[in-house]
Amino acid sequence: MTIRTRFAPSPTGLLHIGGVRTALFSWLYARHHGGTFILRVEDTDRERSTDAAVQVILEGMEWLGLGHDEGPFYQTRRMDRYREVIDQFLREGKAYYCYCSKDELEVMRNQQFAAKQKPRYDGTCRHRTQPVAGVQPVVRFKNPVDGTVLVNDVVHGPVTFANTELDDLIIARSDGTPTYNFCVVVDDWDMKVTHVIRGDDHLNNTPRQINMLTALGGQPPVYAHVAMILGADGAKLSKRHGAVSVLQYREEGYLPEALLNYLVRLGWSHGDQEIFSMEEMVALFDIADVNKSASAFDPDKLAWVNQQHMMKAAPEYLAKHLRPQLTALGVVDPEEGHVVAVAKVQQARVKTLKEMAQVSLYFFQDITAFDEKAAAKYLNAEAMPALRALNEALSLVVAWQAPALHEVVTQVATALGVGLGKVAQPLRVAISGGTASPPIDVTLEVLGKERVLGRLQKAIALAGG
RNA sequence: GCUCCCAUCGUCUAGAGGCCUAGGACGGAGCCCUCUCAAGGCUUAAACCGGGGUUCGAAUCCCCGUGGGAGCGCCA
Repeated sequence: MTIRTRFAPSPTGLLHIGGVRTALFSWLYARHHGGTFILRVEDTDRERSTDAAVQVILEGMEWLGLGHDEGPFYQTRRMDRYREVIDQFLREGKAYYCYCSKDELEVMRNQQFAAKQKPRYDGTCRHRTQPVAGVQPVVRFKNPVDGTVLVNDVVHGPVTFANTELDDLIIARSDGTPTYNFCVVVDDWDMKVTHVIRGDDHLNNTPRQINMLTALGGQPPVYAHVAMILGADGAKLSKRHGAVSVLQYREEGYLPEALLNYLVRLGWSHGDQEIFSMEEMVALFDIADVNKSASAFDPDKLAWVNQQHMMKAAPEYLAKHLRPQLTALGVVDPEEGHVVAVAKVQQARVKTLKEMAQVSLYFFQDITAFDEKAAAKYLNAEAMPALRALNEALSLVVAWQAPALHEVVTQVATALGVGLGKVAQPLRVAISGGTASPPIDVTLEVLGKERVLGRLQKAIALAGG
């Protein structure tokens, strides 16, 4: 049997990291087994679904590299099929029209709640034979009244529900449109989904879905209900801590595989390993190893994981992702080789690509202002001899390479009888505008002779020379 | 309220009865390295929710609490 999994987000809100992790688990499981991964957009709620949300799903999945083999399917384009099954249920006596008004249902619910009972539809219309004039009925599924439903869940183990806890749920609204719990069942059955991996907020819906599936003549798939992701404060994920569009992470400079690596470790582990390539994730992941409890989103760890991936990445690859970050900061059309060189010298010094762009600006554009404290401390009378000597010595360098440049700087320090720091630090401020940069020799090399000398002279002028 | 789910350092987790004086990682503290910033190395503080069982032995199994979460919609 080939494994078929699906990711079925609803475009009523933006795709966030909780959804992404579910998608990742489904995708990994399918890939691990050489199966099929299906993307399906659950847009039956016309009122609340938005094109923008659909766009985020498509673009997000694309950015993350979680490619689907089938789809994307849209439930709104499958209405005829749902209608067909509803009619079939009606014909076979597995569903019935219900004429109860929303007000009546509301009263019923309130009474049951007041009586400390679970609110359930009481089945009033189950045996009704005549339509009620002037009422557009809904269609309800006839849920079994006794017995139990066993949900065999690979992460939770067996979970049993009593049918007496369930009621006859609405599968078609009075306007004829089908509802979620029903559509999922038809879709998963039609699409031959073998493993349903989804959030554990669906665990309670599962028994009624199994009942409908059984009525359809189907066999339940394997279920895997994964716990939700909490915010950093342990509270439910909200806009404040991470329920933002997944594309936000792209903007903030995270590598897709790093985000995925962080997310896969929420609920899953492989010994003490923290950093996984996509290939390793595919090779090692198993849904059965996912644990049951909810986990909190930790931005600090995400940042660390991102840095680990950046350190391992090829500079050329980093450059590709760095470019848009530079553009966002106003750098116009930088030369490719230069971007690669910058990515290479910065890749271990920052947590995100956005940060990389921010701290690398001096490689791409003129220094508009020196860091005030740095200039006061390093570009002063005391530094003048070093700056002058540097200007002179560097102007004579022909082979502008880090080793030679390192030689020059150390020689200047020796000649002046001071430590390397006394020379390198003023130079650093002069050419970068601040006190932090890659090692001085590589900074010099990447910057290029012309820019270095120009900046050095400006700094000497500023220092009052 | 009813039903279902969950429970190891602040956080992510290892742990499937003895290997646990509970391991790793992020974050924190300190030290080393060092031209700055990082990276890296070393050290350190920090947890089995509580109570009962079962067992020679329980973080691991069972029960009861407690705490958190979800569902109970003509939402998905």
